[in-house]
Amino acid sequence: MSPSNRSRLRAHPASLPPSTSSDGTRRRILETALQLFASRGYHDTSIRDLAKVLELQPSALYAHFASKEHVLAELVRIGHEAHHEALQAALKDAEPEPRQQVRALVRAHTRTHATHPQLAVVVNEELYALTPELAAPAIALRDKSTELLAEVIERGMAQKCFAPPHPRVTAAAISAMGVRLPYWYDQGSTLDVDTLAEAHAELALRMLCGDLAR
Amino acid sequence: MSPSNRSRLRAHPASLPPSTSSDGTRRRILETALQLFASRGYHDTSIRDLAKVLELQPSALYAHFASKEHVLAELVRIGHEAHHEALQAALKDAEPEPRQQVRALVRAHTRTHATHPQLAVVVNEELYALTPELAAPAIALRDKSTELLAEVIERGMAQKCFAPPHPRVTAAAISAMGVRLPYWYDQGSTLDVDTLAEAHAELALRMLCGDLAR
DNA sequence: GTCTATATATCGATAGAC
DNA sequence: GTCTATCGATATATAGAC
Repeated sequence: MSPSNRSRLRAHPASLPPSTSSDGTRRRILETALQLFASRGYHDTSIRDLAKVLELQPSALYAHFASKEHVLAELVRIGHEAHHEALQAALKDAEPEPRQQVRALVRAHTRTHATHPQLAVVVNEELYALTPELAAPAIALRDKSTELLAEVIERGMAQKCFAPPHPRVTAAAISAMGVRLPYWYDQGSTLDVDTLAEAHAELALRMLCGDLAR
Repeated sequence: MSPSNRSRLRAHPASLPPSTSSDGTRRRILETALQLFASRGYHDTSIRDLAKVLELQPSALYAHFASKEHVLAELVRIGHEAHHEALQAALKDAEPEPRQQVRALVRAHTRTHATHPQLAVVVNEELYALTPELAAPAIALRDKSTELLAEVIERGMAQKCFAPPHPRVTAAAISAMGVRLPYWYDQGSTLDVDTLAEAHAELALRMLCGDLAR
């Protein structure tokens, strides 16, 4: 571990999404790894660091995961699945009208990143540390999530309710609002998650609709 | 170095900003470190990896930098200074009217991230790897750059030409468009930097002005 | 300023007892 | 499933010749 005491994230207890099925020691390993990988990075966190926080011997971890990389892979899988399922559920519950669908997608995207910032950071910054084989399922899910937004934008443009300056650039800008959240947003501040999600939804619609009446 | 062949960035020759004063072997070290730190990460790049690409012995690097961390610190310094100077120059050349100032800031922010994607990634993802002492100057510059945008937004709101849903959230959203660029934008694609910068400027104004006439 | 050689520490992972 | 003990590889950095 490096001598730096700086952390990548404002420290919070690391939380896995409710859908996470692991329990017992396996779950403790995932939660602790999430905390350490988010704050120090995967390559700067050793098996010994993990074991020390868990009050286990390093060798005990290998009864639960085949390797350090497999711990990261599981976190990456959990994060991508929770995110994608949140987007799908939001779309399903929203009215079919494009503006309502964008609102629903952006709110879900923002809520995911605001309520699980450590998982968001690990998923986004450490994916490249996985071998292509272990990263592939996550990349596939990511592409599907990207496509959900792209399709809604296209439909809105066809219906003349969206007129973004550049569809792909605008989609990236909408996604970026959420992805950057963990680096500045402080849970428990005066700005609550609902207000934040609503502000992002409004910003997304301003980007897409521009001068068009809303 | 990890067994993964994945890279964090679409590979391009790493370029330092024109202002970089180093030359000779010192500059070659910085350019090579920039390439490796951006694609593999600081903690996954060893002194031996660096030396191998440079066709030098590992010990030769210590005639130019006191440590691996000092190489990163110099890259982080270069990146933050180039970025901040670009923002200041843009503001200086722009008309004082808030909308024109935002246009100028966003264009400069986007151009910096689009033309030096490796430097942007290293500056943003590896700053935490520095000891607080070495990171402090960069953090101070970052705060000043953030303040440049915040001030223009405040002035625009006072003049009733900006009405963002939430000033701090909107400033973060505007910044995020640029910061996320290196992860998807491909230099040399059909989307040129000027078009991209203009699209981002337009998106920023849509976020800030909303229904107000432009 | 680059080399050869190496000091010293830590890494991920395994063997085998219980 | 956790322990003790350790293997073999690799890490950053230094010493001293040229």
